[in-house]
Amino acid sequence: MEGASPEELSADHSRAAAGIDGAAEADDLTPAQRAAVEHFRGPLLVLAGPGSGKTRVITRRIARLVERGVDPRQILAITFTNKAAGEMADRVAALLPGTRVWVSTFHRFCSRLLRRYGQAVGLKENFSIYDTADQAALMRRVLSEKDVDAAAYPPGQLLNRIGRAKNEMLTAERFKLKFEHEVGDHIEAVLAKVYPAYQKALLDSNAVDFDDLLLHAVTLLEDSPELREHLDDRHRFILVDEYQDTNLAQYQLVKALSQDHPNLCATGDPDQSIYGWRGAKIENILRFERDYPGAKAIRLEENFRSTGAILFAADELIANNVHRKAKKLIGVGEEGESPRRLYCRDGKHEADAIAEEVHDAVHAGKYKPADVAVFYRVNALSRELELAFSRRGVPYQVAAGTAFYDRMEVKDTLAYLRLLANPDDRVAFARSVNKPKRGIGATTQRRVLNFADAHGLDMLEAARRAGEASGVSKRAATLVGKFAAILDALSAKAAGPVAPLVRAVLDESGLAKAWAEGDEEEMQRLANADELVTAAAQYDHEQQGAGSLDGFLETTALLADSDAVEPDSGRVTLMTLHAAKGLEYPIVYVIGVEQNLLPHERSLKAFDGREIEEERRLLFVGVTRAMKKLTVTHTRRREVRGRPQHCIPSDFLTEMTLDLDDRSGGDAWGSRGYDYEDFSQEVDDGPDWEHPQDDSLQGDDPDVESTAPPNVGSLTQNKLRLTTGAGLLNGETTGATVPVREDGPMGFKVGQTVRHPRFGLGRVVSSDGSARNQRVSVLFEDAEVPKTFVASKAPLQPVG
DNA sequence: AGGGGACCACTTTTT
DNA sequence: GTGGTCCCCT
Repeated sequence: MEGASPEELSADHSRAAAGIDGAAEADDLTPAQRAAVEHFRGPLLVLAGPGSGKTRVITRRIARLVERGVDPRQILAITFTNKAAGEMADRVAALLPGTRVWVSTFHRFCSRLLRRYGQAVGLKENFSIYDTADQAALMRRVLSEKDVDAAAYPPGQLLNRIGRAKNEMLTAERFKLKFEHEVGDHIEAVLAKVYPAYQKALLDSNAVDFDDLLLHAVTLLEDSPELREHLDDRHRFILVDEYQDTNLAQYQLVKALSQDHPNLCATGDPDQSIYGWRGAKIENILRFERDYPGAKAIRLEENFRSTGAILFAADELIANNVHRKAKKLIGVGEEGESPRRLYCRDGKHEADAIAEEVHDAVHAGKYKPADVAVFYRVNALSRELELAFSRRGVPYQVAAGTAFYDRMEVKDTLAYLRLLANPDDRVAFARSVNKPKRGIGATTQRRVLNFADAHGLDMLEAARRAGEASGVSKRAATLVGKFAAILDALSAKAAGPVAPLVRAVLDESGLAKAWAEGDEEEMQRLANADELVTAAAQYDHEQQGAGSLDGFLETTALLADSDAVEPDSGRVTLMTLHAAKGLEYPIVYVIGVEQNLLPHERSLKAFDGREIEEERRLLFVGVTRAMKKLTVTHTRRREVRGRPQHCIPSDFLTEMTLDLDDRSGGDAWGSRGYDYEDFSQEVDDGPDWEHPQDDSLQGDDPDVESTAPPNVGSLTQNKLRLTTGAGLLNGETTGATVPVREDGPMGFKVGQTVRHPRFGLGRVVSSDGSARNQRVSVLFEDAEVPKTFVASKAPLQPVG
C-alpha cells in the first residue's frame, strides 16, 4: 500500500534530505498531500475529507520531519483513541524503523503529565482513574453526606453536568462562583454544593475522573508558566488528529504547548464533527487560521476510498447542513453501484436479512466476513444482529472493548489491584472489602471510611486500626483487620510484574475460591477473571520489564470501545456510528435509519437545528466508511425498551439518492405523510403483522403499541404531559433554592386519579411513606391488581 | 448488623 | 437485561 518501503526511505536519507525523492515515492502523493507532508515550520491546517489519505499524510509528515533532522523526541502526535494512536505509531515505525515518536491519546498524554507533575493539583503519582461506575459510587457517598436525595438528583445526571463543566474548564470553584453571580436552575443549585464536595472526595481518594485528566493538566499549565514553557519547548512539533472534535480543555492544552513553537499541525474535517455532546467545539477548527496567524491551510478533497455513487449520496446528504462551509467530495475511482435503501418489517427481519446476505455472499466467495461492517446509532441495536449472525455461523466482533472490563468479577479484581496501587482509593476499598463475603456490612464500611477521612488515613491504615473507629465492634474490627492483612501480604508483590500479582490477588483474596465453589455462572466469572491474568501477562510482555501496576491500571482505565476492534480478525464488525470514524470497509450497512433513532429523539427535541446537523454528520461518517457497497436500512416497527414501536423512516433518507428494496410488506414510506389519525389507524389495522401470511420471520409480539396514543394530536398536548408526579414531588418549579429533603405536603392522596404513560388512567388505592420515599399503589383501568410505584420516580401524573 | 429477595426505573453517542 | 433501594428475616 505504502509506496516506499522503510529500507528505501532510510537508505535514501541523503537524497531525500536534499529534496530529491526516490522514484518509488514520487507519484504516490497528490500535490495537496505532498504540500502537507513537505510543510516544515509554522502552523498547518489540513482539512481532510473522508478517505483523503489523512493518516498517511500525517505519518509521512512525521517521517519527513525526522528526515529533516528534527529530533523525534520533539514530535508529539495526539489522537482521540488508542487505536488511532497505535495505528499511527505502527505506520511511523514502519517508515522509520527504530525511531521513537510519541503518539498518544489526549487522555493518556494528560495522565502521564499528571503522574509527573500532579503534586501541584494535589495528586500523588499513583492516582487512580475513575470510570463512570466509580464516579457514580463516589457521588452516591457525597450525596448522602450532603443530604441530597439520590432519587431526586440521579448521580449520573449530576455527573453528566459536572463532566460538561469540566470540558468547559469550569473547575468546582469557578462553577460555584458563576452560580453565585447568575441564577441557575435547581440542579445547578445542587451542583454548586455537590461539585466541590465531589472534587474533594476525588482528591481524598487520590483519584481523577476522565474529564479531570484534561482539566487538571490544563490547570497545571495555566498555573505554572515555567512548566508550560518547558513542555512547549520539549514538544516542538505537535500533530493533532480529528481537531474538529476537540473541546475547550483539549483546545487549551494544545494551545498552551504551541506558543513559543507554533509548529502545530491540525487535521480534521468539520463535516465529521460528532462529539458536540461531549463538549467538542467545531469552531476550534473553523477558527484555526485566526488562532495561529500565518497558518497554512491545505485541503485534501480527493477521495480514494469510495465509489462515485456512494460519494454522490454522501455529498447530497451533507449538503443539507446549513451551518457548513461548502465542500465537494471528489471521487477518483469507479462509479460503482447505487447505494441501497433496505426497508424491513422489524428489527429481527432487518438483522436476518443482513446476516443472510452476508452469509450467502461469503459462501459464494464474493467477499469475506472481515470486509463487512454494520453501524448503528445506539448499542442496543447490536443484539438482534449478534443473534442473527450467530444463528448462521457468521463470525462477528462487536466493538465494545470495555465490556470485558465492565464485568463485575473483573471490576472486583481490579478493585484489589487499585487499592494496592493507591491505598487512598475509597471506592476501591468499598468495592473490595466485602468481596467475597467477609461479614463486613455497609454500616461498618461507612464507619471505617469516616474514620479514615477524619484522620487523613489511607484505607489500609484505617482498616488495620478499625478498632479505633467509633462504633466498630470488636468482631467487625477483627474482620476488617483480616482484610488489611491480606492486602499487606499482597503488597509485597506489587512492585514486580503484574500478571503474578493478579494471580495472587485472585488466590489470596478468596475471590477465586468463592467463584470456584459456585454455580455455572460463578465458574464463568472465574474464567473471566483468569482472562484478566492473561491480559496482565500480555501487558508485562509488551512492556518488557518497564511496566508497572500503575501503568497496567491506567491502560485498562483508558480503554475505549473501539479499541477492541481487530482489523485482521476475519469477522464481520459491529459498532456504533461514533466508533466507526476513521475506519473503512468494502461492504457497509447502516441500520435503524429512522426518525427518533437517527436523528436521535434527543436531537429532535433540542431547540435549534444544530443537533440535527450533528446527527446528519454522524450518518455522513457512516456512509463515507463504505468503499464499494452501501446499504442503509430501516424498519416498519421495532422494539424499543421492550415495547414494539412504529417507526418512521428518517428524514435523512429523503436527502440521498438510494435504490429501494422494500421487503416491509407495506408502502415504501411507511406512515410518511399520514396525519396522526391515519397513523393510529394504521397501527391498529395494519395488515402485515396482525395477520402474518407468508413469512418465516414473523414476530412473536401480537400486541403492538403505538408510539403516539390516539389522543395525542398536537405538540401542546405532548408538552402538558411532561408534568409528572415526580416533577411535582421534586419541586421542579423552585428556582435557586435547593429542594433537599424538605418534607413537603405535596404527594399523592388515596382516591386521587392519576395517569401513567404506559398503564393509562388509574386510581391511587393506598400510599405509604412521604415526600420522595412515598410509595403509592395504583389500580389501573382494566387491571385486577394494583401496581406499586415510588412516587418520586414513577412517571405518574395527577389528573384533575 | 448483615444478607437475601423483591421490586421498580432506566438505557445515545465515549475518553 | 441491569442496577439500586427497600423490606424482612436471621
